[in-house]
Order: sequence, then C-alpha cells, then structure tokens
Amino acid sequence: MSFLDIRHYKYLTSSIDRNLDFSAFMDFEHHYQVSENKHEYSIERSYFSYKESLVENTVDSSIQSIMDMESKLIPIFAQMERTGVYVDEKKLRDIGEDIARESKNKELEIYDLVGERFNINSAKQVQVILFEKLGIPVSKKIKTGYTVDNEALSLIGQKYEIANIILQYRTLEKLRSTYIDGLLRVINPHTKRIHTTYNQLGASTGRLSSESPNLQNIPSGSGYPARIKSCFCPESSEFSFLVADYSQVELRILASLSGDTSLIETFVRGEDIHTRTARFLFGEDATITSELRRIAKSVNFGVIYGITGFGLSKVINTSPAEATKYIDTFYAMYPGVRAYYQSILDGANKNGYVETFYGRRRYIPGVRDSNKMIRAGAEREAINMPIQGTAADIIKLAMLRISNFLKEGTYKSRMLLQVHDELVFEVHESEKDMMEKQIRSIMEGVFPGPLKLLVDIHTGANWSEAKG
DNA sequence: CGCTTCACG
DNA sequence: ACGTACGTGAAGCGA
Ligand SMILES: [Mg+2]
Repeated sequence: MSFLDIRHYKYLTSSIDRNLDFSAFMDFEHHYQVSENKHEYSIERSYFSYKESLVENTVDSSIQSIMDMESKLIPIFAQMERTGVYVDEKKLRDIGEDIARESKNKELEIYDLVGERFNINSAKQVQVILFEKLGIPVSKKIKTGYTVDNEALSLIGQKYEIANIILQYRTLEKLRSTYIDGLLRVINPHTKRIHTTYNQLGASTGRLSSESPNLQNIPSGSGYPARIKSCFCPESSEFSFLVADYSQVELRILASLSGDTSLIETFVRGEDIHTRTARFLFGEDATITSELRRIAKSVNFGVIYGITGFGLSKVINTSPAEATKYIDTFYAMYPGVRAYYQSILDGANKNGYVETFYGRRRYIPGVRDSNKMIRAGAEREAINMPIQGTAADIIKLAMLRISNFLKEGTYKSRMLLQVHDELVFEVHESEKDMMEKQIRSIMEGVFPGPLKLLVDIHTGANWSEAKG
C-alpha cells in the first residue's frame, strides 16, 4: 500500500489547486465516481495518485525522486505526531500566573495614563485613543484606518510612553493567550503530551508547517519565552532533550547555489559571515561593533528575501538611500550572488517556475505579470524559493535518514519535532553521545559539494536548556 | 470570516 | 504615485 496521495502529486507538479477536489477531479478527468464510503475513498485516492504519478510517466525524474522522498516521509511525520512531546503542565500554569499578574499591572497603567478604560486588545480602539483622543500623528494607512502595529507604536513611543506600555502589554498577552492558554488547552490530560499536526502540503517552498497547535513558533529568547520553552521536556529523567540545528543554512545554500567565491571562502575559512559582510560595508579596518554586525546581519538575511532599500531601511532604522547603498555594496562584494539571482529570474521567465537544488518546483506566474508590483513581489518569491526550498529538502532528507537509522537499532531515543532548520529529540542517557555523533554526521552529510553544512547540537533537561 | 497583529525560522 | 523581505499559524476583535 502506497502512502502516496494525489494531493502530493498536485503539490509537487502544479502552482495551483493545492486543495484539489479529488472527487471532482476524478469525475472530470477520468469519468469515475469515487466511493461515498470514507475508507474506500481514501484507498481510491491513494491508488489513483500512484497511477497518475508513476505509471503515466509524465513527471520529471527529479520530481519523481522528491515525490518518493515525500512519500517515505508520511509515516515518519505521522509517527512524530503520534509520539508528541511531554509538557510540564503545572510549570506552564505557574508561568501563566506570573504573566497574567504582570499583564494586569500594565493594563491598569495604561488606563491610568489615558484616563479611561478601553479594550487594549482592539486595534481599532487603540487607534481612537492614540490618534483621536491624544492627537498623535499617524503613519501608515491601513484598511481600517491607521496602523498601530509594533513599528508604529515604537516610533510613537519615542515621545509618548503610553505606546511603549501598550507594546509591553501586547507581548505579555501574546504569550499568555497563545502559548499558555493555547497550549494548556491541547495537552492530553492522560499523557500530558502535546501532539501537533504537520502539514506536508501547505507551504509553497516545500517547507513543513505545524498546526493545532503550531509547535514551530514557540517563543525563544530570555525571560518568559525561555521559561515557556523549558516546559517542553522528557517525561522521564532517564532522557534528555537533544536539539540539532543547521548553522546559517540559508546563507550557506546561497553560497553553494550561487558559487560566489567570496561567500564560499568566508564559510570555508570558518569566518563569521555577518562580521565579514560588516567589514565589506564599513571598511576592512573598521571596528565591528555589535551594532554594525547587527546591520550586516540584516543585510545578509535581507538579500535572501530580495529586500529593497526601503524595506531594509525600516528594519535597520536608517534612510532608504543609506540602506540601498548597503545592498549595492553587498552585491558588489559578492558578485556571484547578483549573477545567480539574474539566472533564477531568467529561468522563471522562460519556464514559469523556479526549482530547488533537488528539483522541487514552484510555479511563479506573477513574474510575467504586466503589473510592476505583482512582478516585483513574484521576483522576490522566485529568488527566495530555491534557497528556502533547498533548506527544506535538506532537512527532510536528513529526517528520512535519521528515521531509518533509529529504526535499524532498537533505540530508546525518538525524534519529536522539526522547526525548519532544527530537529528536537528525546535521547536516552545511555545513547546520548552516540546519538549526537550519528545525528550530526547524517545531517551534515546530506548536502554534497565543497561547502560543508555545519550542525550545532546541544543537550539539556528541556527544550530551553538544549538550545545552547 | 476578514482584518490586524505577532510568534517562529 | 504606490508599495516595499520570504515562508508559516493563531488569537482577538467586530461585523
Ligand atoms: Mg540555525
């Protein structure tokens, strides 16, 4: 029985119709009425997709191999979902009480500052308070008036403390509603484990997504985020958490795909890529402060997204002209990247799609649109997909190999979570050192070529401690 | 259910 | 003149 599903076929071969209506498809294309019975229907679905993709031989061989990989991954994701991850419920509840207390204080502080009570969770009501009652200048217009998002409130906060308090309140409420209450609601009351659902077909680049709950956006950082993450832990003290994450994976992939010699050289020498870019931007002899490195880091990441001078200027809080200068300097110092991007756009125009190193495709109709803005947006998608998608292919292949490795031995350790460039395991103490070596070797070995991928591995008593 | 906001890589 | 960084999912509001 093949796990292959027609939705996988459509996912890998088409830009549209991700939520394909299978019964309509079968009726229209094959004059076949699918079964009303749920079980028979699912068998029909598997069978016809198998036939469609393999027997008709209309699919490019690299797509066939991606499809083969996706097919083999289905039971692996299913296993991870079924295993779930243990959560210390009492600890999570206690953190929630701390957050609620602090949030309540912020709430009262806000009412006190503006002299009235209102719903701070309502962006509309915040607009009225700030822009009508207090007469604060507006910035960007949105459908419902003027934005009161983080960027706008941070700017306002330079003059009006109320905006800063609202931001602090929002941060606390986000943590409480999504990560305390939200997670408490989905802990299995018997096993105390949380079981996400991985969506293998949703993301246009080939990434996974995670829902109900989303375990791919658990907050990270110090303070409450670390405390929340520390609630994810092994059930038994015989186990530790092991977190393995690819280091700078997208920039390394950009280096490999573009073949840019100075980007490759930087990684091969083991230099810090953000510091290297900072010296290109601010001079070889400049003292690279953390602030300059931060700017360079934003430039490096921005390039992966096809950022404009305007966009970068918002991120690093400078003028568009200055930001444009940084981007131009980046391309001048890493000329292979510019040439590579041009080749991607040429390919997108010629073929209508872009592809990852492994041949996974994304169709980008917008690159031929007559509307300049649609086209610019499509070009950013086209530039980003081969990078983000290759990273997705790499970690998926690694997961397949790790899963096979775990199956071969009768190990107690288990793979629990995937967060795009990171895998989370619970490992038995007796297997810990061996697992670390094997997991690193498998993950680093996936991608060929002269530029090695590097994997950072940390272990600890919980997800927070194992983040290094 | 659309909009807004914000959490992650 | 306009809009402006890729990819996701979830929560609260308000109609
Ligand atoms: Mg990383």
